[in-house]
Amino acid sequence: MKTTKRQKDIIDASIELIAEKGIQELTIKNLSKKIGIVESAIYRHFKSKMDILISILSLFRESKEMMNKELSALEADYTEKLKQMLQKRFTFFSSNPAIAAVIFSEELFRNDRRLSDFVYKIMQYNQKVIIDILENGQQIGEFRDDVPAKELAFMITGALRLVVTQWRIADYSFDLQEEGRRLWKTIEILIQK
Amino acid sequence: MKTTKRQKDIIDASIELIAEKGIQELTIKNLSKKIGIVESAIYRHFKSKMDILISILSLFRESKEMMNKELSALEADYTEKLKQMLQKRFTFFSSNPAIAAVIFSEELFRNDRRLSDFVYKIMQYNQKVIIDILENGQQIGEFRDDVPAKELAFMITGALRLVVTQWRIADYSFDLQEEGRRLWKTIEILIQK
DNA sequence: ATAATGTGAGCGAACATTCACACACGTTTT
DNA sequence: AAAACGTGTGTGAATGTTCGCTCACATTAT
Repeated sequence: MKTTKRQKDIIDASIELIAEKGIQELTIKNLSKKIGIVESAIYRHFKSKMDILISILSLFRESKEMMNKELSALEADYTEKLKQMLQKRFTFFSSNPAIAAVIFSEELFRNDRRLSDFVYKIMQYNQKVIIDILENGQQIGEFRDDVPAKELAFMITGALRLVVTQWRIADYSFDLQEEGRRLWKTIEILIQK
Repeated sequence: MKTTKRQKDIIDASIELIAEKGIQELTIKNLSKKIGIVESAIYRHFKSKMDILISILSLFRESKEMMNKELSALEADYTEKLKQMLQKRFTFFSSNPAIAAVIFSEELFRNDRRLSDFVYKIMQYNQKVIIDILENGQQIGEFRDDVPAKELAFMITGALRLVVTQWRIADYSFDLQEEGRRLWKTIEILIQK
């Protein structure tokens, strides 16, 4: 079930649409207009609109998994690992703003279990990765252990989400990576023993 | 322009609808069904659906302002002020889950400037209040000042939002206030000098 | 009697989706 | 080589649904 060229076109166009004007602009009509075919032709390549969204999310999950493989192969201390991870995520969102729009709109998916499960799982997974790094770092005495890793992770993930969200609301008007670097500086200090 | 009894009914019903099944369920049809009148009757009391949403947000803003008046009247150190503030917000969301659904769905309002501005301003205001407390506390040496207040605020607000969001996604299945208390314990330790 | 409120029918737009049909190919059959 | 056929892709019209909203008319409250 590999994706055909046309399917890739559709996914790309979808991502562009979402990045430009938000997920609400992703309609079959807009999509077909953007590609230059008629609405019904979309259905030659995807069973439903939801399938398109799922494909986008899968794409994200894949790149997420790759990110994490690189991360665990990394020979470095946990501080460095955490830093790399956050940096990678900021870089990713920076060049894929549409994904952020999809990932962070849980509310829109409330009526569709398939989608909301998908989003929720990605969210849980991300958090778990951070918690693991933190706990490992705590155990070997690299991070402070007077606060639970779970709450720390909440603050880190929460801050990341908030920064990205504001970046989108502000129409990408500031440098997300730069803001990410600033955030990291603070996190780094806070988690130190 | 005070709100009539019927207007209050409508707002209450809206909030209930949103709390139950998310903002997507807030339609004029569902609303009228819930109240027990016919769809068109809604328009005797509100000019448009957007006006209903604006009213809900106004309600939130008012209670927010009241919260803050209480807070600044409080004779206490900044740690206590911050604690009170977070606690109040968790308590508020705990008994008004619908507001969280509205406040945290920026994506849905992207195509409506009136609404998105409203939400954005509330968000900015909240953040400013926290930053102020943090900065004041830093100046008198109550909080650590080796990290910028802005980034700290990002982490605090972000964590709050994330916890509330997960609580909603998980269908209110855990005790939000309890989780809030846990989060505070961590924040308190982190900001200490 | 007047104003406030409710009713029921309906409008226009947006939306995802379906369907019968057409055309361009490459492959297979005669 | 010509005819038949399958497959992938696109077209245009149509369907069914939902939505916010309007309007002429009726009922109720003051």
